[in-house]
Amino acid sequence: MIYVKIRVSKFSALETIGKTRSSFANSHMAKLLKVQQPVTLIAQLRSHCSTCNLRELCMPVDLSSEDMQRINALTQLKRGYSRGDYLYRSGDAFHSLYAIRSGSFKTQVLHEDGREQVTGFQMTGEIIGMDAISTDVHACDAIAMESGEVCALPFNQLEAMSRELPSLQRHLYKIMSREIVRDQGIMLLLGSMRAEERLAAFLLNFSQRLAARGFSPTQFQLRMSRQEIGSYLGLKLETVSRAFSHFQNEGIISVKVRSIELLDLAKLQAGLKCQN
Amino acid sequence: MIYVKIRVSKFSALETIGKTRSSFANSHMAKLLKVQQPVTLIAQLRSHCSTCNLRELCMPVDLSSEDMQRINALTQLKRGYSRGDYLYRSGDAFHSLYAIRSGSFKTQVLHEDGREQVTGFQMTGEIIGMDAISTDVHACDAIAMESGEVCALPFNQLEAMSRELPSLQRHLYKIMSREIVRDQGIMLLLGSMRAEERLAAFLLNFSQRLAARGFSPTQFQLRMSRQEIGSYLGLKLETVSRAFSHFQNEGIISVKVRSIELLDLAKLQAGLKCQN
DNA sequence: GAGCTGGTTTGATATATGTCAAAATACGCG
DNA sequence: CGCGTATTTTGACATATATCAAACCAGCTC
Repeated sequence: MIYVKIRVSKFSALETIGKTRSSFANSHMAKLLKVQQPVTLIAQLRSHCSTCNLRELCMPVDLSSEDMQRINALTQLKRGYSRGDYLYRSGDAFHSLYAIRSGSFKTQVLHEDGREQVTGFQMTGEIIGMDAISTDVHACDAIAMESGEVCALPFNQLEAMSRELPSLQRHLYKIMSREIVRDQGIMLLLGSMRAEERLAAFLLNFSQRLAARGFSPTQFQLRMSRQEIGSYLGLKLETVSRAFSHFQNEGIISVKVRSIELLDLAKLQAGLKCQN
Repeated sequence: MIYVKIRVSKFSALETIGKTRSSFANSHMAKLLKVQQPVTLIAQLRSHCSTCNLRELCMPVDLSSEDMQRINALTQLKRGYSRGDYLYRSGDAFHSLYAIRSGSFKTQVLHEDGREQVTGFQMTGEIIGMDAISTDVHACDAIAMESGEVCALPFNQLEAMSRELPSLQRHLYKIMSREIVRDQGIMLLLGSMRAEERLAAFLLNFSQRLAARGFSPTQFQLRMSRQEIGSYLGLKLETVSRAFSHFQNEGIISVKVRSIELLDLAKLQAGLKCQN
């Protein structure tokens, strides 16, 4: 049953989101291409990163405007996607890292027998695809949870540029290291926390990341199902649902299916320390 | 109780293994320093990496001998350590990555409440410390499981050199990516495997890594306790012990406390796919 | 609005793993 | 070698989470 939905086609990452890209082309891109002069077009495309309000999150901040131009040049490959699109699949050849401009993704690894493990939920400003650098083949799937846009950053160009721009090189090392630290945190969660602690940790982490992006840290909409949360936390969906209900009964959070309000952050945090 | 042994002192990584280093200085290093001419000394130290029989594992292989010399220069910081030594502790300032020349380590993250999670067992030829790059502070502890030697690779020098040596830069990206993939595998294990599957996966992984180093893949000594294995696999030590006993009763492995013999690799592997 | 469909909640029960305890075995030291 | 300590094994029992099942609910199509 689970098997069926996996890898129904062998499209590469590029082809997978081709549909969406062409629909995108009909709007913004097309306007640029047809209405304006080539020179203006290039200038507009190039101004991309330097005007992107997320750039602190995905790219180094201390570049000269000249160096910034060079990075801009990399990111002409902007692509739209919609819910359910694969950005890449496990086994796909590696070309690019992806900076999420808007929207959100989940990444998952598959076991031969069909079991799947969600390894992360990524949101705006985060970079994904670094798993593929080691073997030049993607080691997991990245699937859109809602529609949005990514910048494709061709890795061989990033690599070459990072030799000349020390701060870019350092930035790449840092985001990879950050990913390693993040993964260690999840191991701690999966290896030594109980169900409700896991959910509390998940909610708090989500809340922090929203706050970092200027959204309310206490009221938000989850983009993922109970099943996906369960997979991420190493629990079954029923257990996740029960934990939500329990937190609600305790007055710690308010749950309306996927609309969450955190009412008592202190108690949520406390739940992480002593397992009542 | 667990608290007591943690962070009894605030020694930096350098100081932590200071004792062992000075005892080392009394032997090999001292001989070099006192008996030989400076020029010869430097030559000997510099020949380190190029003659190290592990270099495929920790450093790129396609360097010219000239470039190799430059990497050698980095690795003068060879240090001995013995069982129980901390190579670094969570919170220590970051200076170096460490290449394990001989011996083995475990890395662990600590939760405020004292719970600890072993995040990996590292052996000869592996590089550790990459968690610290993102914040310039180590995010986990690295503790020796037996005596051996490491090369300290000062990261600011590695970073600078990697700008001039593309293959070194690429290598660093790759080993960090490899770590990310490895961690994802552990998440899969912790999030969706049952106790015996986890142990089977652990044993097979251990076996493969020994084989890659020229040791017997079917007969080996574990360097870690049941408790440490349990922490790594997200299980209690009793569960680990029972799983060992069960495998032994099935004739899949032979267990004499920490001496393990894998008798039926196929069955071990099968255990990973269908949970009997 | 009726009827589907897929996701969510809740309940009853099963089971894998944890907990507690004791015996067995290995290990270090005088 | 024998003693004391730490680790491992094994057993009996407890419990957190999984499983199975049904009811509920939201969103979508017709």
